[in-house]
Amino acid sequence: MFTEDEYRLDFFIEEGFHHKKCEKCGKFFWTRDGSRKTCGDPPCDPYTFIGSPIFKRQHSLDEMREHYLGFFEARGHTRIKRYPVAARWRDDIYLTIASIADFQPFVTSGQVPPPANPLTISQPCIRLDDLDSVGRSGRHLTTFEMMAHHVFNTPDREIYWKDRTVRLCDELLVGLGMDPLAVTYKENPWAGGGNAGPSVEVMVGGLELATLVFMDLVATAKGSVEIKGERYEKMKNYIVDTGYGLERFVWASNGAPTIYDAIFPDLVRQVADLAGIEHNLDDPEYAAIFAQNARLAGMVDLDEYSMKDLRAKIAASIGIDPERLEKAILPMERVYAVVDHTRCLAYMLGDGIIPSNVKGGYLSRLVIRRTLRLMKELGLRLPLADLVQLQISRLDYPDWEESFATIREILDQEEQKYAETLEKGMRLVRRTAESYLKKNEPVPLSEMIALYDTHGIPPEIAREAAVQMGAQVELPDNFYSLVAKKHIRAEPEEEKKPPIPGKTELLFYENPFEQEFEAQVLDVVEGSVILDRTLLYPEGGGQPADHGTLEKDGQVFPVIDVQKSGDVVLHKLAEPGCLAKGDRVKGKVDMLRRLAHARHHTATHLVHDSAKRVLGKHIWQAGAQKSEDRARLDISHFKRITDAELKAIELEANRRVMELVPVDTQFLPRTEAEKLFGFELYQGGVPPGKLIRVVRVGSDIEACAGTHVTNTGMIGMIKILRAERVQDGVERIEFAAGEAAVRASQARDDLLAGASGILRVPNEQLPRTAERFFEEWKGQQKEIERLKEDLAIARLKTLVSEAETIDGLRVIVQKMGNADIDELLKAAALLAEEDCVALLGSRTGKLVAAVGQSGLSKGIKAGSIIRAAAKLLGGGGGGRPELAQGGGPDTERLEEALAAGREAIRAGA
RNA sequence: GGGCUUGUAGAUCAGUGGUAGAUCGCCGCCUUCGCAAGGCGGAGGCCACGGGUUCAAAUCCCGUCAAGUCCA
Repeated sequence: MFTEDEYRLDFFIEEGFHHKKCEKCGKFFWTRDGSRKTCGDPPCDPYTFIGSPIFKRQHSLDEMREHYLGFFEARGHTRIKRYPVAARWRDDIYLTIASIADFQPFVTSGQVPPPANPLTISQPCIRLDDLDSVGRSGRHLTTFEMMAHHVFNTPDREIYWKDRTVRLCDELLVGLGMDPLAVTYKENPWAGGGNAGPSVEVMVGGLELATLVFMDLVATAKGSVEIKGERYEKMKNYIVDTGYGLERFVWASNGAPTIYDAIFPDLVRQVADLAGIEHNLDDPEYAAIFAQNARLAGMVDLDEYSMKDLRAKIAASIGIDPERLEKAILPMERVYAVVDHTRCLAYMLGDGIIPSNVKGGYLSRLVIRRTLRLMKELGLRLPLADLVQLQISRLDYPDWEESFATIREILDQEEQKYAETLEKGMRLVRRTAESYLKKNEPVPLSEMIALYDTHGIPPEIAREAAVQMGAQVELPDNFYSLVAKKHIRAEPEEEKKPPIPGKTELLFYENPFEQEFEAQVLDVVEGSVILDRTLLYPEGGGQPADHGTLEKDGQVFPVIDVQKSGDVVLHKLAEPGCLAKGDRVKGKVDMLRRLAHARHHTATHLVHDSAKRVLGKHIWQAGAQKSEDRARLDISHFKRITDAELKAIELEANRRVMELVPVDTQFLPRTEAEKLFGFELYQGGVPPGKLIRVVRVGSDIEACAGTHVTNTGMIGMIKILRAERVQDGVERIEFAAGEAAVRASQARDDLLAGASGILRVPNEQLPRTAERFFEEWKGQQKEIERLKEDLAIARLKTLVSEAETIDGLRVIVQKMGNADIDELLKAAALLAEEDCVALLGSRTGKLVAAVGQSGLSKGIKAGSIIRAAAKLLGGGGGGRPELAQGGGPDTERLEEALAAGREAIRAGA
C-alpha cells in the first residue's frame, strides 16, 4: 500500500485541504470542507446533483468535450485524435476500454515515444461488463468517452507529475462553476494490466467525475510493494493516466434524473414516442420517481442486489406501490438501454467490427441481439438499422454516414439471422416441452441450459413458450452463472522468454536481391547462431523464414530456420555446434525460396487492396500466411464471397501486376506514419519500435516488415484458388503467385483433363456430360430397384412350389445365385407374406430369413435362424422376428449354413 | 482460442447397427359449375463428403466441408 506521503501534495497544503478518514468506509480523502466526515463516494454519500447541477451552465456532449480539450490545449497539451473502439493494435483486448489503452503496450513500456507529450484526448470506450445494469442503474453506459490528459515521464525528463495533475483537475472543475468545497479527492490505489500506482478519485455530489492515476509500478515477482495481492516495483518511466467521464460531466452539468436523459434527451424522447410511452420529466411527480431510482440505484451494486429488493426500497421511499413503480419505470429502462445500445452499435460498426460468432465480432452480435430483444419487448417495429442511423446522424463522423449502406446491410442481415435462430429455437423448445409434458415432468434445468448454451435461446423466451404449452419449467435466478460455470477452466500460463540482448544488422531491406554476405558470429545460443549482420529474413508477419547456408573455411552449413528475438537474428543450423563465437562466415540466401515468399507477400497486399475495391471499405485483414507455393489472406466480411466477386478480385489484383506498379518501402517515425496514413496501416498487427516500415503498392499502404518484390510485375501472375469461411464474419482467400500460380493453374488443368479423359469428352462438354451421367445413373438406380422387385416376384412361384413342409409349415431354404442383399430381402419378405418360412442365401455370403404369420405364432424367429446359419460362414447376423439378415466371409460353406438354418427351423428356433 | 450442437424428400423433422419414414408442399384421379376442404393414387432421397470398424452403417469411430450457438 501507499504511504500518506504519496498523496501529500503541495497543492493540497497550499489550498488548505484537510486530510481525513471516511467515517463510513475508512478510506482517506482530501477536502477543503473542514466539516466533511465522509469520502464523497456512494454509498458513503448519496447523489446530490440530481435536480441541482454541479456546474453553473448546462453543456451538451460536444460542448463539454470541446471545453475539456480546449482547456488542456491552452495549458500546453497537444490534442490527439481518437483511436478506433476496435483495439486492433492489441492482442489482449478486443475493445478500447480506456484512453490509456491507446498507448499500451509500446508507449507505456517506453519502446515507442508517445504521439505527443503531454497530450489530451477524448477516447470513445466500450465496456460490456455491466451490460445488465445499463438502463436500470441510471448511470451505466456501454459506450462512453473517456476524456484524458496523459503525461509520459522518463528518468531524463519529467513533464509533470501528481501535483500539477491535481491542480489542473481542480482548475477545470472550479472553472466550470463547481463549488470548491464540494470536491473530495479520495485515495484509492489502482492496479491493472500489470501496472499499478497511487490514484485519487475525484468525487463531487456523490458522482465520481474522474480518476487520476499515477502509474509508476510494474508487476514483478519480487517487488517490494504489494497491492491487491500482487507484488510490484518502481518503473523507470512514470505515467499520468487520467480518465474523466464526458457523459458524467454532462450529467453533472444539467442534473437530469438519469445520465441518459442528460446526454441524449432527444433520442430518449424519440424512442419513447415510438414505443408509445409518455416520458414527461417536466411532471415533477414523474421526474421524482426517476431521480429517486437513480439515487438509490447509485448507492448499491446491482450485481449483488436483486432488482426486486431495490424496487421495493424505492417504492417505499417515494411512498407508492411497488407494482406501480415497476409499471412506470420498466418500459423506460428498456428505452434507455435501447438508446445506449444503438449508440454502442454505431461505434462498433462504424469502426468496422463485423458481427460474428467468435472474438470481437461476437461482442457486437451480443449487443445487437440484446437490443433486438429490448425492442421487441417495447413493441418497436422499425428496423434496428433505423435506430442506429439516428445515432450516426447525431455523431460527427462523416465517413460513417458514407459507409452506412454497408452498416444497414449488416444490421438487416443480423436481424434476419436472429429471427431465424429464434424461430428454429422455438420449434426446438416446443418439441422439448412436449416430450416432458408427455412424461408429466417439468423441463429440467439441464435442458434449459442446453437450449441457451447450444442453441442461443434465452431462458426467459424458452420458458414463456414452454409454459404456453402447459409444461412446467425449472429456472433458477442464478441461471447465467450456472451456464458460466460450465465454461470455467484454467488458463494455461504462457512463459515469455526474455529477448536476447545485442543487435543484428538487417541487410535484406537495403539489398533485397543480394544473395551473399559476410558476417561474424556474435554468439551461439541453444544451437542457433547469432550474426552481427544478415541477409536471411527471420520468420515474421506471416512470412516464413529464409533458408540458406553459412560457410566457414570451405565448409558449408545449411540454415534450416531463422527467428528473431529482440533485436538479434537467430540462425538455426541443420547440424548444431559447428560454429563458435568469433568465427567469420560467408552467408548465402536460398533466393528461389525468398523470391517465392516475396511474390506471395506483395501479392497478399494486392489481393487485400482488390478485395477492398470489390467488397467495400469494411474489409480489414484478420490474418495472413505465406509459403512457397501458396498464401492465404483472412479478411473481415459479413457474408460469403461469391464466385463472381472472387473472380473480380483476382482480375483486379492481376491488373495491378500488369500495370507494373513499383513497390515503395520506407522507414517512417510511427507518429508521422499514423498521421499520414491512419490506422489502416495496421492490417497485420502493430509492430513495435520507433520507426515503422511502410510498404506502398499503388493505393495500398501498410506497415509491414516483410520482404517484397520491387515491382508488381515481378509477381507475374496471381491465381486465386478458393475462398472459405473460417468464422462467421471472416473469409479466407487462398491464392498462389508467380511460378506457384502457374503450377496451380496447371494442376487444375490436370484435374479437368483427368475428368474429361475418363468420360472421353472435350473439356467444354464436361459439365453437360457429367450432368447427363449423373441423371442417367439416378434413373438406372431406380430401374434396378424395380427390376429386383420384379425378379423377386417372378421367382416367387418357383420358390413356393419347391417348399418343403416341416412341422406343418411351408419352409423354403434356397440358394439364390449371386443375388445381393436387397434381392434376398425382397424375395424373403414376399415369401413371408405368402405365410412361408424362408431362408435364402447367395454366393456372396449373404443370408436373409423371413417368417410368415403361422411361423411367428409358433414362436419361430428369423433372427435365430440367421444366427444359426451365419455362424458357419464365420460371421453373424440379426434382425426382427419377421425379417432378419446376416452373412459371413466363408462363402464356400453356404450349403452347410443353409442346412444349419433348416435344422434351426426344425428345432423351432 | 475453447466448449456444445446440427447436416436425412422442396420445407419442417422422426429414425441408437438389420428392407429409409411422417407431416406440409408438389403432380394425377375422384367429388364440384368453380374454388377450398375431403377421398384415392403417385413422383420426389449419392441419409453433406471421404476414410475406417462390422456379416451388415443414415446410425459407431476418424477426417473434410457446410452451418448454428455459448464463452474468453
